[in-house]
Amino acid sequence: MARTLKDIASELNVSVSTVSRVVNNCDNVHPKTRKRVLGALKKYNYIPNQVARSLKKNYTETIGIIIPDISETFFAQIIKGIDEVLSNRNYSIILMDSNESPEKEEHYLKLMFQNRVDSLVLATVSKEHSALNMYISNNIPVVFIDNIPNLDYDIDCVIINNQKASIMAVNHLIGNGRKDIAIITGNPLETTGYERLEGYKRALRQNNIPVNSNLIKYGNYKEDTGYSCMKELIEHRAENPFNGVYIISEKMTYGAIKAIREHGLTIPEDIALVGFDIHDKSGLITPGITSICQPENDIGKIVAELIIKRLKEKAKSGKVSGIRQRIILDPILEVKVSSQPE
Amino acid sequence: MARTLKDIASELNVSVSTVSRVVNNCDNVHPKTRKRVLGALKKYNYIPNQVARSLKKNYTETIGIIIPDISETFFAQIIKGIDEVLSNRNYSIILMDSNESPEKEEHYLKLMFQNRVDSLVLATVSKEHSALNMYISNNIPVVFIDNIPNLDYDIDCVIINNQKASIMAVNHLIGNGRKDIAIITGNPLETTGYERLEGYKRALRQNNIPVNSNLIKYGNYKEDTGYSCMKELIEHRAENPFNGVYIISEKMTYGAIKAIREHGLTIPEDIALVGFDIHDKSGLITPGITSICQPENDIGKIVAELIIKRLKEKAKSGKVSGIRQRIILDPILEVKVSSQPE
DNA sequence: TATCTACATGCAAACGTTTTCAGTACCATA
DNA sequence: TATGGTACTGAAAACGTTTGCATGTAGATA
Repeated sequence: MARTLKDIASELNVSVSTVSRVVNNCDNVHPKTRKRVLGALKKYNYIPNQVARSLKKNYTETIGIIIPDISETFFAQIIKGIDEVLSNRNYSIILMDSNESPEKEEHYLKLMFQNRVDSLVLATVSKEHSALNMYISNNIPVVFIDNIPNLDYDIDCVIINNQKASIMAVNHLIGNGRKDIAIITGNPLETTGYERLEGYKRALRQNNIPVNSNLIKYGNYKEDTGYSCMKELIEHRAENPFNGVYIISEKMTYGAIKAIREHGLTIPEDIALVGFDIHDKSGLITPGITSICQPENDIGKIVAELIIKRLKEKAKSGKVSGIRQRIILDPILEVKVSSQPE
Repeated sequence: MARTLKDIASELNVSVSTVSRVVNNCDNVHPKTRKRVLGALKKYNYIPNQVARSLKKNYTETIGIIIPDISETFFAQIIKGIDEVLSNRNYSIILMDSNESPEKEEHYLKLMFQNRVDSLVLATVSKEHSALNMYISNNIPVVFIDNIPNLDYDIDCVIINNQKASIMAVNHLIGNGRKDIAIITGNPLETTGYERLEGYKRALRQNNIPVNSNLIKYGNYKEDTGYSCMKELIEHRAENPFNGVYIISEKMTYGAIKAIREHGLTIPEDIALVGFDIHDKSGLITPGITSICQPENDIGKIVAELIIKRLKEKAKSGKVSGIRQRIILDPILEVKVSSQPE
């Protein structure tokens, strides 16, 4: 089985260049020659060696994705969106799952660079982003999703309007007659956690409801902290009563519901609840959970388009030029039963 | 910013070979030289070019994974398992999502080969596997998961004992007092669908219950067919009564539950139900769904270990030798409420 | 001191492509 | 027939590594 251009070339007594030109559909090769070569390519089932090609052309047609947890539907759907757009253009995706670990993330940043990905999509879990310097200084476009780090240079990112998400959630609860609304949020030092908390406060103020700091609990996005935060809230219910709660991550929402049930309280009668990123298309969870949702598929597609744009720029001018973009999408409020009036 | 071995070498007035030897930790380089080189590598933050390395060494330290749907927890968890093992060894994963399309799968098989992955993990959705020939004839180890194709040569695969899974499910229902048990299965021309159906029949026979072909429905693993199959079953309930059902995929289980609810029937009182691959760690679905579960994380790890083994063989003898393995794991029955006695 | 060994280093080829450059052959035009 | 242009082809360098081989040098031994 012939494997390389050289094999095909010597088989046909033509030069490697000619075969290469046929493979790449260049002009200036005689129709007759082209036909012969195409025949041989098919006969030997030739498939080009992308590794050699990449070395020569100085790009790999590969993009890297580093995310904290592929088993979260949110990230899986984003990847599907990216894949949809990129696979048509023969790009391949190298995927790494940092498992919420900053150390692993840093290791993967190096490994991705070593693989010379053309571009990187990053949902960071780290506070420290010096490893990104090699991407920046080598003109490799980076796109952030989900969480934006605090950097002193501009970056591309595709996120949702987190303040707006909270405002929608809180206004919805207020509209359904709840005034005492608790929040379980994330780390306020990260943009995601910060913005969602800010939106919550803004919505309360706009409705002339005082912000009660005892009703603000900080978790880490994972299920157990959702559980413990809700437990605390319930146990101090006498001093700090509340009849609505807004939880800013999928897993924390699950934990919180568990805690509410364990305390024998009912949703929405005792506590009206709005969650985040709840995917229950088949309506199996009862009561149905009202939730802020993100347009994952759109995010993925937009990320892919942005990357393509950046790579085109780079191909043209040699640099990633253009002003970096913060693309901010609108969240969606999916209303179900968990937030209904008493 | 120096980028290549050459840059570092000329900076220090040593040869490229010497720098390469330091990078790769070879012996026979003078401690003093090594120190100088290490200093420069650090100073310039050198990261080797995997593309060039791959071309020379004829392997890429890359493995390909093609699956039908990354948003299914089952596949996501397998990938996490593979990643856990492989990332320690500096392997990278190239992921492609065939989106249940045989055409896309075939395209991806070519693209993966073009990328010269060292090994391939495939959850196939196709009946046609000629595209695999290039892997076989080029000695690239392939591991099947989830579904085994009918090939005339031996293949490596890691799956669960599907007959046993069905036997566990059906015996459980019988033990809980159900005798008239329906099944919603997959395409019996695929091993997965076939084996799960066979197990169902065997379990009934072992319990001296006649197999009623009117209680066997064939879906395609997706939600809507679960729904329609269950609807059919319910509508012919007068002629073919049943009080238990076993459904062999996650999404079909959801669809079936939806249909049962729409008909005003209750689980488990009217119909006791055992599903498949239901991941509801937080117990949000009520009633809790009894389900056959697969040890995804183990599957992933075993797949990774198998690949490593094959690649070692290949490195030694130049061929993927050794007898191909069918590694068959035990399914797990997670008992919750949906299958309880009346 | 002469010889031998072991260590340290560099040279150059090779991996499979792409692409520039130069060259050849052919055809049309004047 | 001479001239010019066009269409086609091939040689060779380059991409950034690894590695076999040759070479050189230093220390040890006789």
